[in-house]
Amino acid sequence: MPKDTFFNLPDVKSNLIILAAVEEFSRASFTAASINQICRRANIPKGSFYQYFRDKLDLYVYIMKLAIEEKIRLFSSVIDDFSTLTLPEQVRLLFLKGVEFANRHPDYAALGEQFSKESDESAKAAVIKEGGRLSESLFLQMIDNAKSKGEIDNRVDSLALSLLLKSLNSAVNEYMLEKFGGAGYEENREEIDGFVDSLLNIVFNGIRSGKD
Amino acid sequence: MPKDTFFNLPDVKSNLIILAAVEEFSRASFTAASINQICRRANIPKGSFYQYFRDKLDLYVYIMKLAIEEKIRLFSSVIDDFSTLTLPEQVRLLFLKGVEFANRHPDYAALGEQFSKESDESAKAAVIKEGGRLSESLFLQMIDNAKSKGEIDNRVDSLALSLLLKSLNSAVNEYMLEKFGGAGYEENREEIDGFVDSLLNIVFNGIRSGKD
DNA sequence: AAAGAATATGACCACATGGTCACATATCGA
DNA sequence: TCGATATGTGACCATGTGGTCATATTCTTT
Repeated sequence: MPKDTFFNLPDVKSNLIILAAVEEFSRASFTAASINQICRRANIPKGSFYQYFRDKLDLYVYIMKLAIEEKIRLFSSVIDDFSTLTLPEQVRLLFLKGVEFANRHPDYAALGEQFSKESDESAKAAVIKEGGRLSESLFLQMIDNAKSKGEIDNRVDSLALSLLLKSLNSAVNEYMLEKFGGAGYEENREEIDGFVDSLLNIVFNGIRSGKD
Repeated sequence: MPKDTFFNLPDVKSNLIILAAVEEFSRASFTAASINQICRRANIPKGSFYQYFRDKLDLYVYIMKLAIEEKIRLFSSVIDDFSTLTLPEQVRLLFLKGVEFANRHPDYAALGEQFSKESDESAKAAVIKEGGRLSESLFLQMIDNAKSKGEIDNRVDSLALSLLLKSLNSAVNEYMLEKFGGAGYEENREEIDGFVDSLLNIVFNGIRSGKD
């Protein structure tokens, strides 16, 4: 957690620091990201930085937590409705919300993309501990829930399916980021929806217990 | 390409350098990987290193090329039989060969894993240019081929499916690496086969033109 | 106005980085 | 044996890193 000094800062200043940090941690891994760079971008001296944060990890975890909280905020409204939906509908919603998140907060999405590639184990652990797996076990829960409701075949390997959905989800995000990179979500909503649907169609048209 | 000096080295020495480099580039990104570390591990002075390689990128590209060539070597035998197989069989073979590769060359596999996370664009481009996309467009070709043979429904989005297979492939590798990490391929062959099959079962039981 | 606490600041530290270069040592052909 | 050519080698360079700290400034309280 940042020191009190940081929270006493005027919002304009602290926001600038946050922005600079988000940009830097989106650009590079935890190790490769540079405090000097962040200070330069936020227009604060190095001495001040260490007045606000204990060390690099302190800042890193804080920034990640902000992004995670934002994502949870956007997703929570959707998850409330989950109980009334079938698994394919749930997954579809999750995917689309993911795309929406990436377009509403491209900076945070890039941050998440970078985090998924992070190789500094201790930094990763610190972030996860501080609040986020979110989608880690979510898919598994959804799948088992769907099984117990008889929505999908019991013989389907839950772990395999959840792994599939997880990797697919990140693939979709990566694809969207590459194709529309930051802008054009509203304009291309139809195309995006169609793409997601065609993906899910492949996956789900074989695992329903019932036939078409 | 390494300088002549490198190729004139006795095999024991050059192999030691290669080994040290593979280890270092598996551990860290291109930027984070350290020449000093490699020299230390290979027991050669820094001056000698630059007698062998133009710079860091030169070594990086060379090491990656070695791994790619090894992978191609293992895969090429399989690809020859492709024309006689259906798409699911092809994909299954590809997945299993991938797992086999990871177990025969865990060092190279780790290298590939690291490369897929590489964020230095110019380093990435240099590697790709020097010889490898391999599986980049392979899936797309296989899919279109299967379509023209009427194996899968023409309405299936080729790009979506190839994306799915690609991300699935990396998910399998990641999962295997995590679960059996380096050893135990032969002992767990049944379990691995079963896992791959259950994944592919999910995907393919919905995209065949014919019904069960 | 004075005293005391909270902040701001940049020079500085030890260390690591990729890369160079002058010089030492082998190797080889004549 | 001598000269030339190819190799080996580590001190050195400029630059960057995360982090510290003594000092200066500002704010708050009396």
